[in-house]
Amino acid sequence: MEENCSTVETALEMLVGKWKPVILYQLFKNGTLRFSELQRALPGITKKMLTAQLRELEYHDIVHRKIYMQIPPKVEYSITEYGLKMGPLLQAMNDWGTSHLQHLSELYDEDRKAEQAEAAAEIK
Amino acid sequence: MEENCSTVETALEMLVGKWKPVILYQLFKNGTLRFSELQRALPGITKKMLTAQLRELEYHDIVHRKIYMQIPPKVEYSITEYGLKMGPLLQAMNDWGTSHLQHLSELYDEDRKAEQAEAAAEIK
DNA sequence: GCTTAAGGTATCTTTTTGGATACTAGGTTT
DNA sequence: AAACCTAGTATCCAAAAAGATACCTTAAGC
Repeated sequence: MEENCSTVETALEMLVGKWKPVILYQLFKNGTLRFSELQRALPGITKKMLTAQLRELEYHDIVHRKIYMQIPPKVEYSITEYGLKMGPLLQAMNDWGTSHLQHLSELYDEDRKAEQAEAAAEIK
Repeated sequence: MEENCSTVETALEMLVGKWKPVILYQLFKNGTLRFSELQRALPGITKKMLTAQLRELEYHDIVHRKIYMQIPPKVEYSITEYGLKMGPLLQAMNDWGTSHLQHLSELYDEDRKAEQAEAAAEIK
C-alpha cells in the first residue's frame, strides 16, 4: 500500500453518493440510455441529482454524453471505453460486498438466535 | 453483475466518510494501535469522529477493539482476521485509483498544454 | 394560442455529516 | 489538594449533501 490513501479516495469518489453505483450498474447493463430512461430506472432520483452525478462521471471520463440537436432534446449516456476498465473493480467490490453481507448476517443472526434461545429458556 | 447494486454499496460503507480509508491504512500498516496513537496518526480528526468510525468498523467485524482494564484507560485497535481479507480489495481500489489519477492528469493537463500552445500561437 | 415533450437549471428547505468545546472517571504524580 | 493521564460522551453549531419545487427552451400537435 501507498504512503497515503488518497488513491483509494479517488476510487471512492467514483462510487460514493447513493446514486453512482446504480447509475453505473444500469449503464453497464444496458449499454446506452437516455436521460429519461435513467430517471425511470432509478426510482426516486431527482433530475438535479441525476444531472450532477452524470456530470461527475463525465468529468472522470467514465460516462459519455451524446447530445442530439433536436427538439424536444435527446441525450444519450453510455460507458466510455476507458470506463469499461472499471468493470473488474466493480465486480470485485460487488463480490466482496456480497460475501460481506452474508458474513454480517451470520454474525448478527446468530446473536439473534442465541438471544431467542435464551429467552425461550427463561420462559421454561 | 447482480440485479441490484446494494452489495457495492455495502463495500462502500466500509470506506466512505473521509476517515475510514486512512484509519484502515494505518491499522494495516502498523498492526495494532492505541486510540491516542491513531489520533496522532490522523492529524485533524476529532475524538468523536475517530470513535464513530472505529465503532462502525468494529460492527462490521473489520476492526477489533481490545480494552485493558486499567487507569488511565488503554484501548488497542487492530484489523481482525476477517478484516484482513479486505486487503486485496483495498489494493485493487488503490491500484485503480492510482492509474485513474494519472488518466485524469493526462486528460486535463493535455487540455491545458493545448490551450497554452494556442495562446502562444496567437501571440506570434 | 394552449399543451406537451425532454433535458435540463435555479432556488429554497431539509437532512446528514462533521467539527468545537466542555465534561467525565479514577488512579498517579507533584 | 491540585493537576495530569486516557478514552471516551454530550451538547451545540456549521457546512455539505440531498430533496422538493418551479421554471426555461423551442417545435409539433390539437
